[in-house]
Amino acid sequence: MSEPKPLPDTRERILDAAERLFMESGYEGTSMRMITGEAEVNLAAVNYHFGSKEALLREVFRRRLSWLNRERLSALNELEEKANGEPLKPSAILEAFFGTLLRMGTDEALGGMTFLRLLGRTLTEPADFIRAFFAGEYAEVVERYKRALFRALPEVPHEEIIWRFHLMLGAMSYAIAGTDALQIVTGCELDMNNEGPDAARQLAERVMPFLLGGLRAPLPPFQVSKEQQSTTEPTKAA
Amino acid sequence: MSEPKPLPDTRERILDAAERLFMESGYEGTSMRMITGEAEVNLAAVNYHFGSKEALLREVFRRRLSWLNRERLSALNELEEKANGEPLKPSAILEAFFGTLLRMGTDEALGGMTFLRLLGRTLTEPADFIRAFFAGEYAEVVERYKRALFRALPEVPHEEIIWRFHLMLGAMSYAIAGTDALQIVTGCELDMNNEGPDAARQLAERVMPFLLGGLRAPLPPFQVSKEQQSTTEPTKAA
DNA sequence: GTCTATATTCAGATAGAC
DNA sequence: GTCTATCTGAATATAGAC
Repeated sequence: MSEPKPLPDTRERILDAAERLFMESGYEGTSMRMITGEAEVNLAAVNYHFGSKEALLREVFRRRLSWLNRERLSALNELEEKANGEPLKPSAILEAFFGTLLRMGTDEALGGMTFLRLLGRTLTEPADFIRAFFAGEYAEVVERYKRALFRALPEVPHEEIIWRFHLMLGAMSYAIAGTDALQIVTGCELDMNNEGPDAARQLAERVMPFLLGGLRAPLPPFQVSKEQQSTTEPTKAA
Repeated sequence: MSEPKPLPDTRERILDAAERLFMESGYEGTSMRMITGEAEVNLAAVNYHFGSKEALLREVFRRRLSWLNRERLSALNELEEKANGEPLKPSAILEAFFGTLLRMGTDEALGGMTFLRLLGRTLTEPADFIRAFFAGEYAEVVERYKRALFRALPEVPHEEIIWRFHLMLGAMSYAIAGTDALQIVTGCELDMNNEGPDAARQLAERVMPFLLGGLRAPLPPFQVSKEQQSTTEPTKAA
């Protein structure tokens, strides 16, 4: 992590190969032999460098998520400093949270679209250790953004905001994971045949308006507590 | 399939156990021995009745999806008959497509929440044969609903509609799959600790407004072709 | 750090008696 | 249709030479 090695050494090659193969075949569907074969290293090297397949998966994500978490927190900090104690605009919060994520897709040094898709897919892996790992990795950042959304949408019940946060995460995950998965289901190719940075930019332009529209949708009628809420007027929010 | 057996026989017990275990642990994470153990049948029974583990998975889904496909088509047919050639309202289309799905969650005979969650999770499984299977199962219904959405939103480019269809599927999949998965990520329990029909009803009330809000969100500016589109006014649609 | 060789476990599938 | 017993292959992991 802090050693001054400049070369694409064994350790790094294993991480790169694992990242790509976990993305393509999932955790259970990828064997150590596939990984060491693609990385052109010896089978025993994985256990020597990482200890186990589980630990390898964790390291694949830690390598990328440490940057993402740091960046998401600093983007939010910056917004809040500029706001001088005022609530933030929901669109700015989404831009900070999801825009930061999508920027990873445009930068190969941060994992590019490969990592973006891996992340989208792995969030639905049922293995217990994976869910526990993500819970720990996401906890702080999600808590901060949740609080920002509570303040930004004071008239919306907290539970509803959490639900919509879930739904936005789900839509985004599918968008980034599904470049071929869901396109098969819907039988359409769209225009995302490219792997590079363009894919991530198109993604942002397509997805962000959808998320914002969902977040600001009118509340279901049974939710209204104090005053009657119109069902055609979105909850006001910039 | 058409034999008049009234009993919960071996075949059915296997399907029920596989449905629950595939939901809980995923396809690769579930072994035949786990399935036959839970179903309390002999290990060899699976291959006798279904031929292979892959064929078992397909049968688990065919048992439920044949109903879902039929129901979705007839709901759409009914709407179009009543509309007399006029375009449908987007909300009615979503209600037919996703409402039909969510109704499965309220009826244990149709699989209940167990099948709903299984479906949400399996759509992201990377195995090739699973993706190919879903492509075939969904093709006709998705094509029909896509056309209905094209007619319902004539001013929106087809490509954009397909994208938003994707995003709605993604959000819905997470919503139904994530009763414990994503709740761990966000660290919130919500109120979906119940397994029964109530969960599906709550789901509908929470998710449908979100989906509709996303579907009708303003188009990204670069999309506008003929006249300038306001960025704060949703594309008009009932 | 890297390799060969291997230990151990568990997977899906099947043969053949009943 | 159901069972026992087993085949065959592949998985993760490790011991120990270099």
